[in-house]
Amino acid sequence: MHEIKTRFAPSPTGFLHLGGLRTALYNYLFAKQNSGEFILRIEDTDRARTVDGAEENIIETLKTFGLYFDKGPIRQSENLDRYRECTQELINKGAAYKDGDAVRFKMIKDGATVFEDIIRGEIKIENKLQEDFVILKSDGYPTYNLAHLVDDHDMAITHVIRGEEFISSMPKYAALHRAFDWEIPRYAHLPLLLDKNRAKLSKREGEMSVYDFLHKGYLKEAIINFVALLGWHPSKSDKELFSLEELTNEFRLEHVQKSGAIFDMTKLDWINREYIKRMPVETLFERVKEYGEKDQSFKIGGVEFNKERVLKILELEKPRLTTFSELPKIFFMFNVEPKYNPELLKWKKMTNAEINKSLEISNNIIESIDDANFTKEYLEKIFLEHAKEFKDRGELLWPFRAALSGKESSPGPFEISEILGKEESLRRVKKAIELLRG
RNA sequence: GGCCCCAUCGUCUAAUGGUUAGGACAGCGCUCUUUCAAGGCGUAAAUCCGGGUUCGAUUCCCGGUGGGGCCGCCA
Repeated sequence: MHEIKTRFAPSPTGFLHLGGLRTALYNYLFAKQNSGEFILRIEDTDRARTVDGAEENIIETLKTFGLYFDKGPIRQSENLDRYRECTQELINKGAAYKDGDAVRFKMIKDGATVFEDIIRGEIKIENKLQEDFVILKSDGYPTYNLAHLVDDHDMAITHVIRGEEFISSMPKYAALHRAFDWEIPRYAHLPLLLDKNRAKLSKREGEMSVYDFLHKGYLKEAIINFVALLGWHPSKSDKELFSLEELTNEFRLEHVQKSGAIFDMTKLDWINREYIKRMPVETLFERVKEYGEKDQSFKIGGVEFNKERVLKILELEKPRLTTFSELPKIFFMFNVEPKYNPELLKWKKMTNAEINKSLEISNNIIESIDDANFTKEYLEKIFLEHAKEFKDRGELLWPFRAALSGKESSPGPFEISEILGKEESLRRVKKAIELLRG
């Protein structure tokens, strides 16, 4: 039995998008779980549509996700002689003919093409529907129809896993294989990824590239996990979180869904949150640092954070963090004295006098604690003791928290206070008292 | 228009002749609580329609309908 070989063969006409990543992933998984080979081939035969930087982006993105290819990148533009040779062979055999400066393949219109798709089963298409098609363009470059097939043959690709938009062209590929007298590979046509309007995702209409998702602060683990689930799910399990390694073991090409999938951003958000929650803060810190170095907005506020402080903030914000792009705002809160409407300081129906008294008490408590004891545990202990003097804890704690954060919602006051430190906490409480006096 | 593919909660999906049609996200409610999250508990929500086949259809067949794809010297 020969080794299984798959390939991912994008055209460098734009940055890699989610659909492409999924195709690459499925090809990778299928090859790896069968101890086979995964090849990257760049189909750059359309000179007009080739985009600068696209190839680099595709390669970099695959590597980011750990989808290492065993061979490649192999560029079709560097293999032109071979396509011309094959074209000539077909002309010699009478299977192709010149049409101006181009060459067309002569489609045999009899009968039907029947093939067994790994995902969809038997598919039958009448050959008479196909026209003679161009295999070599007038600029001397081959078309996709010829080039991909020649390469798949030369590279001994055993399984072609690609989008379903190629199904209707299968008679062309079957006829070409017959003309060359080549063995036809196995095919698996993947369902399309749809946008919210149920239309095929296209990179043309400003569709988000994988790079954009990374840039928005989604974790690569979450993205790949999410994309894997768009069209596949284990049949006897409710498991939803998979590492690449687990996917390699559990993925089944035959179980891939036949219908197109619309991707739901809120599910991606959830997966990302799950990964953040499970990540040790030390790791999270490293990842945030890596991300922050690429994102200028992290510099807002201009304060150098020491590791210990950032670690505390991350620990605190983990449960409510969806993507890293939210971090600058969060850091900003700890960084810069907040501006807010004094109304914010009001808990339920407190009067200004009551709020003022509450803040004065907070002020005094903080002053009474020395730097060495300025921890959230100790703060909580002392504050809760004083809170007993109020008819509702909130009367002490809400104004305090609002003064510290300047926000409607935030983590608890003790945690914030510990991170801010005694001096800054005091400053913010005093500021609130002033603000209240108007 | 022709051909091809597809059809389970709003979304991603499980169940391949026998289940109260399962899970997850989102929604909603309750709980916890100093706010927002997180957590816990709970709730609503689907087999596109019509015919067959069968003792029995989400599942098999046929026909509709709906959605998508292809019909390029794009891939």
